[in-house]
Amino acid sequence: MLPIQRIRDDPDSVRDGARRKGETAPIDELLAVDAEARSLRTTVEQARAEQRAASAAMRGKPSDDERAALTARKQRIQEDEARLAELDQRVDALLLEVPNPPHESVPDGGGPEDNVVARTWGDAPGFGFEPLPHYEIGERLGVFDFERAVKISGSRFVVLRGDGARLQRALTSFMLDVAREHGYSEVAPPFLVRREAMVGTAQLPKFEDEAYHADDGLFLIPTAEVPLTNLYAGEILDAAQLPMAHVALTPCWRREAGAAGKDTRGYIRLHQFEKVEMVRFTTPEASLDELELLTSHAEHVLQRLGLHYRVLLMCTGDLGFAQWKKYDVEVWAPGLRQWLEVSSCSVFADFQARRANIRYRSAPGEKPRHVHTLNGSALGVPRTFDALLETYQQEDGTVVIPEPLRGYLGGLDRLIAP
RNA sequence: GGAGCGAUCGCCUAGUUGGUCGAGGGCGCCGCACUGGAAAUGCGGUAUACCGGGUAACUGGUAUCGAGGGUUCGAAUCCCUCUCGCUCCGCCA
Repeated sequence: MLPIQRIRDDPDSVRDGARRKGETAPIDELLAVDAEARSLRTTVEQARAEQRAASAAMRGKPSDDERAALTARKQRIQEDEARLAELDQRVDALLLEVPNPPHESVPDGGGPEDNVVARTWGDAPGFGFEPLPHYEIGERLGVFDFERAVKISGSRFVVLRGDGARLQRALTSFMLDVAREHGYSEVAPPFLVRREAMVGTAQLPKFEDEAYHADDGLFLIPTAEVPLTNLYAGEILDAAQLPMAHVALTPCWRREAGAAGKDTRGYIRLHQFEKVEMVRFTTPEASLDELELLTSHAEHVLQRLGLHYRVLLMCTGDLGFAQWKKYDVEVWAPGLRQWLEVSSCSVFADFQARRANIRYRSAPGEKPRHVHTLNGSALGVPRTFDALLETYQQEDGTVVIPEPLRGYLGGLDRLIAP
């Protein structure tokens, strides 16, 4: 959320920020309601001051006629207060719907075609045969069981089996360990969160239909970003603690995955998937550099696994509602012959920190300031899994397991059909 | 799920016959004094948000004692609802 002061002072830049993202911001309505609230606030506060003074003056000696006058004014004040409360609520609600304007270093653009390739790592693997897509490899190896997943849960779910299930577990352990090497402290958070937590990271109120929720009002997390970022909601951190870095492995639940109608085949777009997520809390001065660092941490996982990838600087049109600047990391899937997004590394400036009220004190006695928040996947598990199968597939149908994962699998070096 | 107790300023805590309470004390923190320096001690300061005035230091006002609502001229103090925490019981992995 943006400070109302900024919208009052410079509504054009905020409007323009929304436009560059291809979104709209209710700026005019916001300013109108705000102006009305402000003038009414002056009236109410003045009336209240008078009422308090009069009330204090007659302390202890209540006289009936005086009291009648005060009672009458009380009525009027209460009516104005009610209206003011309503206006304030509308201002707050509108503020939550104003998107974060992009950082100036973000290229303008309307969609994927305008994203800029920042760098590419490694080379596409070559094959002496026709490489297969992961779902064919996996089905032959008994790794995926899509049919039974449908029976249990419907479409957009998958069952992993045997060494496939083990490989995924190995992969997630490996990812967590790499993050730990980079200084992230591991967290095992709740997977169900309150509404306020979802508002804090800006999944709500705008994207309510994309989330699963339980009948007691809790939401299933769409990403570990939600519990991790909200870990320090309402708190004032010490400058000495910053930057703070956490990582978590969680399942992620997303409703929208089914609606898009694309990537219907394979282990790519599911209602439930696992993801290792990194979150960083930093000072405003450091946050842009921290985005580079965070992104490098995501890349590192792919480098260690020897997977070909590229990093995209996302254009304004591909930025999310809350994002200030974002890199996507895409891994090459040689069987599918396409790039798969496995990480999205974003910096939010103080947009989330304002919503969740996360602050820090730069020195004792200083006023608290909002932190900057960042997050990025390291990595999304299914697509990394896919790239692994496709990259390391052999002509005989087996899949060689890359060296760094073997230790997690009791030395297993190859997936073989049972 | 049942019963009881509780939620006050960064932390601990005083305050519950309604007014002198935005709120006292201790700790912590900041400044000053003392010191060669430090400790100890002494003195002073030390919440946040919003509205208005001022280039600014600052200043006038309002709100905030878990959250929301009510009673009252006036509520940290009374009433209602909710949330959270603790203790005991039940249930359960």
